[in-house]
Amino acid sequence: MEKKIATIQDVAAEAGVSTATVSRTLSKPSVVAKATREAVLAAVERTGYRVNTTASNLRRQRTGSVIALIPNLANPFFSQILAGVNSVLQPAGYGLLVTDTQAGPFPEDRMSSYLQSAIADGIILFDGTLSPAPLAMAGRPPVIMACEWMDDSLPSVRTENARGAELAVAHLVEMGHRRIGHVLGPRGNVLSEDRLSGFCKVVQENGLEAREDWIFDGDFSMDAGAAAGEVWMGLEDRPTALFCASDEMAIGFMGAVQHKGFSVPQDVSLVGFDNIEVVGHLTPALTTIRQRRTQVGERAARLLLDMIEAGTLTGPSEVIEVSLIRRDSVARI
Amino acid sequence: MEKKIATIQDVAAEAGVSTATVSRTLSKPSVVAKATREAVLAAVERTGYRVNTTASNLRRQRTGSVIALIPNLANPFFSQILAGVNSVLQPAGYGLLVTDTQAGPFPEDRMSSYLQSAIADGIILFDGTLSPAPLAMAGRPPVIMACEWMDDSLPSVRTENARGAELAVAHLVEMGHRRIGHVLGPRGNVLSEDRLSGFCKVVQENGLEAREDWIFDGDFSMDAGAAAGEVWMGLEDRPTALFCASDEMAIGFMGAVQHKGFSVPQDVSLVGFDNIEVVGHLTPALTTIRQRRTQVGERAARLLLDMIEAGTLTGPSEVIEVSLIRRDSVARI
DNA sequence: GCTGGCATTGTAAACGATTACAGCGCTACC
DNA sequence: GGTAGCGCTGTAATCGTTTACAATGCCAGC
Repeated sequence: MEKKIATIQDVAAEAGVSTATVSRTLSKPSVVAKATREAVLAAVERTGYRVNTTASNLRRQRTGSVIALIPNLANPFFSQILAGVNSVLQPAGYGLLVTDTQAGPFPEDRMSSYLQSAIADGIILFDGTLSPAPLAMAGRPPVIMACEWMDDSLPSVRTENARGAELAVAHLVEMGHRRIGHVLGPRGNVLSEDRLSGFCKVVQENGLEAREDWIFDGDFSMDAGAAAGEVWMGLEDRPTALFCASDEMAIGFMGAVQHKGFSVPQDVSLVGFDNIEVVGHLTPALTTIRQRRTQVGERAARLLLDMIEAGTLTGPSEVIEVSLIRRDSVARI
Repeated sequence: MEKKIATIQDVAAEAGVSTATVSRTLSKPSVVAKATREAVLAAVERTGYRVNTTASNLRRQRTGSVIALIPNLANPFFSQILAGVNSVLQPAGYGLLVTDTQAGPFPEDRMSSYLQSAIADGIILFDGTLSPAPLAMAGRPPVIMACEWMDDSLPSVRTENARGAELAVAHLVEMGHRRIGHVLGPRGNVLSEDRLSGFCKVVQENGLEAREDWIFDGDFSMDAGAAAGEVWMGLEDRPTALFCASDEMAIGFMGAVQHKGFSVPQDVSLVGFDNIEVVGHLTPALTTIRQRRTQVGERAARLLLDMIEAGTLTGPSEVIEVSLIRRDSVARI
């Protein structure tokens, strides 16, 4: 019954060497003599010793973890990104801390405490609504933004949002649509703005009518999509096609109008954004813009690790490509 | 430019007191005189001091975080649970570490290293496939299982899986179905087994035919559901209703048969399990068993914190209720 | 005036690892 | 034989806190 956890002292005593030698055996085996090394390893085995990460981190002035600040943990959108992040962090020996920036009372306060208390060696920020000031100022652990970004003061990984929107709308045009509407993401969100600008660009380029009442409010959620569907059904003069700023909204929209007897794509064509897994299984399968979420996570983690290892507070940004996935939610007219 | 981060020493010097007094001011303000307290707080303010969590943790023999071991981070199923976990941990001052037990080469090895290296004060285990041995043995940080569990050696939070299945099948029976099939979760998974047993129980109780070829293999994924759909379509003699062990499989199944021109629920009725958000927006909206994932996370975190604070290695288990959500994917016959 | 006790603060030893530096024994070379 | 250099190991300082214990000053009570 070895209830007590062994420390490096115990191992040293057991092996008849100093703690320095034990430590070296574990971190730089090459510098210790073969015989000693084996003795130490045997002692480690016998005592069941594991290095105490906290102590090690304190001495080495690091924490061995990276924290991801996520606006809403419950949103499945992020789980895939996190998987990407984790797949890079894990082999590199870093832990992944996650937290919800919106949950709890004082998001801004907690933010700044994350920044300064050396709780993590780096930060991946998925929330563009947090004010950048404390981030840039603090400058302690390196920070990288992913998905959303607010200015150029921080390195970021992002997807080609405007271009995705352009691809989506261009596809609708190509299929013969001239009356095209848009379901917006949340106002003020950079993603929304970019997608909107891409939408507007193609609408203008093709000399299409840009009608106020064909732009529907939204917030990326399914419920918002459903609400937009209701509004659409109430319209006198309806667009024949819609570009939804997120797949979730497209799902909500489609559900709402189908439940009332409308048919997609005969009555209305839809294009989404994200290519979340489920949309391929809908009826009709949703045409959408693929955004490689796993890759976003991987690249963000990679770039952050580079910064951490180089000891710099800034680094390169990266843009992830998007592409159009044609399925069955767009009719040719 | 105060690039250097202030330590407690700096604050002590600045305030003209000892480090002990600074520490006390921050943790037990009541024991220090008002004047000193104010002086210290002013010094803290001026220096921008934040306590170094690593050092504090080392001294206090804790880590201030809890780790969640998740079989597949990319699975959105867990994001909602994590949100629940986080909502309890955050106010309690604990951080949430997450890791993917399946990613990377040696899951079992990494597991045991998590256990012993004092990386977290507690562990929430979402993966029932990891062998329980090292867990029970190590006994260092308390462990709680959530969702899946393997034996009674560890406390757990779980949902009424068998009962959920019973509700689902009973509902189908009530709607007049006598030819009922089942799409299985992964073999060997406790959740699958439990749901299967619930299915069998109700089938027997009602004297229904239990046909081998009406039991379809699966693994909870949409693709598996789609595959089951293909098999179902290939059958000579088809069941009129199916209980799917997960919503995702129900979605996949529904998509596959609808794409081939079958109609749900006219040609086949479906009941899922989980009540993930999207299923209410499908056409038809999916009848399913609600499993309160946020609550599972909350309760698991709560119970774990209790164990951590009590310093015990074991504690009570808990079962979360399920309920039937009637929607439109079951036809009356 | 002395003593006991209280309130407050300081001293210093932990916590468990890492690592610069010094020391030791050998070999090799001149 | 002396010394330079190498390979290996030990000593001890250090990371930044927390906290048991001791010390101090002050007041009340006798």
